[in-house]
Amino acid sequence: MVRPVTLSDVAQEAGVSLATASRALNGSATRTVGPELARRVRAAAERLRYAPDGVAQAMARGRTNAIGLVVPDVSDALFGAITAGVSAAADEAGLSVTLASTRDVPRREASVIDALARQRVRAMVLVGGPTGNVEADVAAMRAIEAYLVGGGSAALIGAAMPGTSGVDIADKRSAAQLAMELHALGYRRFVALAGPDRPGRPAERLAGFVETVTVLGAEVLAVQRMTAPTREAGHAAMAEVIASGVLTGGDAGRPLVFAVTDQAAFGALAALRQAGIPVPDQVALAGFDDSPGAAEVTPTLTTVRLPLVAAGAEAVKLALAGEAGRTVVLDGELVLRESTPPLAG
Amino acid sequence: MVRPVTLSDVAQEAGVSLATASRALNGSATRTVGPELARRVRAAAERLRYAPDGVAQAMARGRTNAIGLVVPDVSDALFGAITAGVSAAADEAGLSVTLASTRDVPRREASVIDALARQRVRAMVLVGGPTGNVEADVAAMRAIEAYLVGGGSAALIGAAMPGTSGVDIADKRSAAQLAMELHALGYRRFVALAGPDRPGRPAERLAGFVETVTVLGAEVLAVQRMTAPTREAGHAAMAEVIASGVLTGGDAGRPLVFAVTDQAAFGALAALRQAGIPVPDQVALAGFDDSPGAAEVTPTLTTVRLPLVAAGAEAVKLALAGEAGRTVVLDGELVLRESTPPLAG
DNA sequence: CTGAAAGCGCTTACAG
DNA sequence: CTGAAAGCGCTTACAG
Repeated sequence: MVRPVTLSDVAQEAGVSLATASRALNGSATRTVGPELARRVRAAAERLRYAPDGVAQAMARGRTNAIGLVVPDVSDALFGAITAGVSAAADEAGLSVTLASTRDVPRREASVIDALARQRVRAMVLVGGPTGNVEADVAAMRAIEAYLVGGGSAALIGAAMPGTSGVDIADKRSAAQLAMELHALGYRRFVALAGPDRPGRPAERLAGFVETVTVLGAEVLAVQRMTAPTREAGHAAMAEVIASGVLTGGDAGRPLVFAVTDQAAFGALAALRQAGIPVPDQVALAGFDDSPGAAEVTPTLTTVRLPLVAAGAEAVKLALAGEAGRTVVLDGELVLRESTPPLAG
Repeated sequence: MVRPVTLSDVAQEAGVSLATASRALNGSATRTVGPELARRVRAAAERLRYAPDGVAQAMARGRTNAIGLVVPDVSDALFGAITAGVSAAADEAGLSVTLASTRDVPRREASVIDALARQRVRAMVLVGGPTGNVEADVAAMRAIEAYLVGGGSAALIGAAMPGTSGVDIADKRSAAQLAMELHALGYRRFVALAGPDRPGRPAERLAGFVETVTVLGAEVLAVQRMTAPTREAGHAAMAEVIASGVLTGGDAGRPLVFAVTDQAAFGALAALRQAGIPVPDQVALAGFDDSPGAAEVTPTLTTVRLPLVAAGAEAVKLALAGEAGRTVVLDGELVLRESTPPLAG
């Protein structure tokens, strides 16, 4: 444990002033250093293995090179992908990322934002909209506002707020695209496994899918609500649909079940299997999210991949640009797999 | 955008000196402030909405409150779980985490470590051992050493290095445990889908499994090498095993295929299905990792869950403790699922 | 218990 | 082009 070498050491070693050493090493737009001195300084720095102190630089410059990222849970695959995008964009911009996880505790959100603000991060990327806990959400909004007022800038992913920009994923349009594609594959009879009847991504997906299917003149056999878009609920919902008999009634071609999340689709798949209904031979199945596992189940699951990495990267750019009020909307990407084979014409 | 309020503002507002304001707000072990003044300072801080500048504090104190985390790829589920553990442990200790991803580029490792060192992170947690790129690995080692010499402390996950502590996962022992459990379930004939013949986790798992099975007096029908422990290689390896006929020869009970990774097991499952061999009715199957998807496939996959979150948390503690030369070894956790039902008898 | 002052390691107007 | 000096916002010996 030795005393780290400072810029003063370098200046002394090179026989120049502190100012010249600083300018030679870390540049300056306005000032330039004579080639001979510059060379001497660089040589001295090399000899001494000088590395600038980032904290001191931040202090002197009045700004850090960090961007703050707030996620509800890093270990979730969705947020992991977003984090990857943020990380890539950040270090392309020469910035580091300070990660803060609320660990799905709404009350932590405001304090986490405050902490990032105190650390003077240059910009913030916030993932995940309102938690539903009004008190916590208001506190979070206040914290963001305080940060913005203090000169910070923020971008939100999957939410919106005045004074910020954001990126969002086009759930509805992507679901509509999925519906069109499935129609083109020959499917004409659909069942939807829907989320609870309230606003949110699942609702958007349902709307995009059902509206499109209807416009195309296909038939919606049933819309079965789930209490939550989980595997268990998907299983239960599918079981109810099977029991209702709507799947077996028709003669107008193979029905297709659209679940608003892959998790629900996994549950539905299990229910179908337990009922002895072969997928996709008798009933086809599609999900949404491209969760890990969608490529592993049998049959592999047709779904919509969310452009999460791109969303993270885009959010960094928006936050850095600092202009408020812009929202970038990204489309999902269709992933056609075995669970929805083309129907013979 | 207003000028942020500083401690001087608070001191002035409270009518005390800078020093007193500092001591009243951010405490001091040695100094104590009169209750009346302390109250006045706190009131002033509240009124002005003062929040200390973290950068300035770090500068003055000579150390930051950040811990640096280096991972090969944040979006990978394994590293996501580790990151979650690190994050939780960090903010339990009142520290923030600065995330750096090498994005699987070996050459980036050293530069990422240097960057973290320049930012004066208090401790570093490094995930992932040697990349195989000797030059890059040496550079990374040098960077870590430089950081340590400068007073930093680091903990490694899944690797070891003098001057650091680390946490490791007991692949071999966990695989042995898995073998014992499967034996207890009644399995006596095993096939292993092994990784390439070189040191590493897959090799440890193979060794633990095969040695235990052998000691228990069970039969190893075949050890099939894969070029890499991937889904594709697992598929190919399984196909070869099927073609070899070892699975069908016996009459001494149902064979069980152990793949050294879940990914390989997924591939094997597909190959078995294509060959018309029902799993688990005719052949049982087990993997390792508890990858996302292991709970989604049919049948759900028996595997070993890695204590990744715990590993991340443990690493933070080790790094903070600062004593070098300790390695904490964590066992995996058996996850018995449908692919390995107990055998009657 | 309280305060004036130095200092953390840089950057950057301000003068030469 | 180069340098002496102030300043970034705190903390903390050092004196009262």
